[in-house]
Amino acid sequence: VKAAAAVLGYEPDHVARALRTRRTFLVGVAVPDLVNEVFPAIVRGLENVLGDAGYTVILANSENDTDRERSSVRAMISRQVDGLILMTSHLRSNLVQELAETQTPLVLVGRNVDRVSVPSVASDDVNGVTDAVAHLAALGHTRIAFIGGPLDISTGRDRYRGYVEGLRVHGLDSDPSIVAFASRFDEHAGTQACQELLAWTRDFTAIVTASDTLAFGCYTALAGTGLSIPAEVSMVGFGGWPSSRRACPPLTTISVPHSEMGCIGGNLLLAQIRDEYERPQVVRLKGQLVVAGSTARRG
Amino acid sequence: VKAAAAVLGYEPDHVARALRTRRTFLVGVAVPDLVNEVFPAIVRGLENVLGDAGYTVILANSENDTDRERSSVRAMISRQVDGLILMTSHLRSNLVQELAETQTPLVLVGRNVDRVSVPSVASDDVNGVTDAVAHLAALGHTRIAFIGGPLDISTGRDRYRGYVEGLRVHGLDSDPSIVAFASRFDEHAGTQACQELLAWTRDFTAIVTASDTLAFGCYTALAGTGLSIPAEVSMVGFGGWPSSRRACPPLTTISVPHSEMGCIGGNLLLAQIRDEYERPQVVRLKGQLVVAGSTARRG
DNA sequence: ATGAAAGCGCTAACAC
DNA sequence: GTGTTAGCGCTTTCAT
Repeated sequence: VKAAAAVLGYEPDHVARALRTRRTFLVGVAVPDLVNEVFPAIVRGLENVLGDAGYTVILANSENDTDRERSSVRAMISRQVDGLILMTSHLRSNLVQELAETQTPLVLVGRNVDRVSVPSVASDDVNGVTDAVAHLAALGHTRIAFIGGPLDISTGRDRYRGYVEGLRVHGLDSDPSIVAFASRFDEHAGTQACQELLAWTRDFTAIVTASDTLAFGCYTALAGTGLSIPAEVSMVGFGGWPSSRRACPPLTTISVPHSEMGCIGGNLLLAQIRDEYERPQVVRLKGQLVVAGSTARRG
Repeated sequence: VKAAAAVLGYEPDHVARALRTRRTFLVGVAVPDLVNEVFPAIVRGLENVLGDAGYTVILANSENDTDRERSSVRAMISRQVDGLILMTSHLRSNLVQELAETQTPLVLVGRNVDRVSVPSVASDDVNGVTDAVAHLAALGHTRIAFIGGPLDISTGRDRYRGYVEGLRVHGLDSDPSIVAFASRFDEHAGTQACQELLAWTRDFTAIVTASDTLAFGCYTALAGTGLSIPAEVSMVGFGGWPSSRRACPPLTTISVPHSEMGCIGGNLLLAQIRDEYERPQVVRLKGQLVVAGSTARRG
């Protein structure tokens, strides 16, 4: 019998098996913006780990839209995914809360939420930005501006907290007139926020940003006013993607191990699926300061 | 009854439906290298179109490995996907040939194959590179080098053909000593190929490359020998991703509409699935020359 | 029209 | 051990 099966190239039907066993070996992955370099790097790590364990990844790109996020997740659940990875969550996400009440295995990657405790892996945002501020302080900067991301996302809030903490540690005044927030983590929003900042004051010698994309946006805004980097303004980003190295000037940044983040996220989900309970695990990955040409000693 | 269903938030089970109807509304997408900026942009377009039509995307990253490609596709087929999108195919891919013999709807995106006719959408590689050569010729360059990609992939072969054709059109000699090929479409391989080229000769004033990644690799190699861009060497890339604009100097390149490519690919697959036969459609998207700081008049 | 029944391909439970 | 059977939740067919 087996010989005949082998000859005919028989392969079991996943669909029928799934109907019977109630396990699809499908994992849903929701991403806010696939074109943002961060996410492909994470997805790659996830896909490796989950793929090796026999799981297949279903991908949904929410385009930073909460409604799309919700409908994608619904669709995934009606597809009976064995687990979910969310990289889209807002701090007060109702969706995450609802999912946590279900028994669906769930892991947050890259972002956390308030109120409800869910296994997650993300960068150590607070300390990363504190390190960025420390680097600038060591170079003699005292008027350090901040371009932040949305405060309703953990990466936005915690990186802002890191900035505030960094100022405090170095005894620098915190001045709301040199802080601006971008509405999204993309280049265009970064340019807008930086233009806003420049319209208020130019009384700063350095800018810390909540992401490399925002920093690139600042590059554009600064070029528009003729301010040169790093001679007049030093810049530090957050993320450390390949393109930050290629930028003009290369961007000093806090480098985050995105691929590792994906691997860990995948493993956390596998643990969840396999019912290895314990309390929900929360992993924070330390970023590393990579000094490049965008920061200089205060002139 | 309906009212009760609505109250209980009933949603039909995709798995059972799929078993009964033999349609999963799942589409498999195979990508060679998710971290290469090109592919996320295409996947985004695909996901939009297919998602709107009720299909869910299964993603597999082959990491440029033929065996992985094959096993991913097998896995997708045993998952009963309704169609496949391959961005991984080699010119003489046995896999594509086998799939074409099956009745599985199949569309190639970004790359074509020889021998077998399958619906596909890709950039117009030959004419794109011909345009790149024309731009350099118009700037007075006569010794134009070429850094190519793998010749067993359509994008590698056709962009090389475009180079040869461009030289011919402008009456320039083709000289094998100013042509080198990278083993993969990534930055590191580009650096290696360019170093090889530089070891042979420096008798050229411009380089055309088969992709932006390869061009960035050349940036590194040229910096290593102290040659400046564009004063001593002009550079043209192919692809036109966001990071080429940010590079140092910004890269003159042939910009390809990747998002549109994804949309068209998705629509081609939907047509296939819906059995709108006709002969296999092959779409070529014209690229557009975007002139930036990496090209200058011959010194 | 509305309702009952068969069956998609597999696995788990049970009988032998 | 090995063989048989029931049934996962849906759709489609057939009978009312």
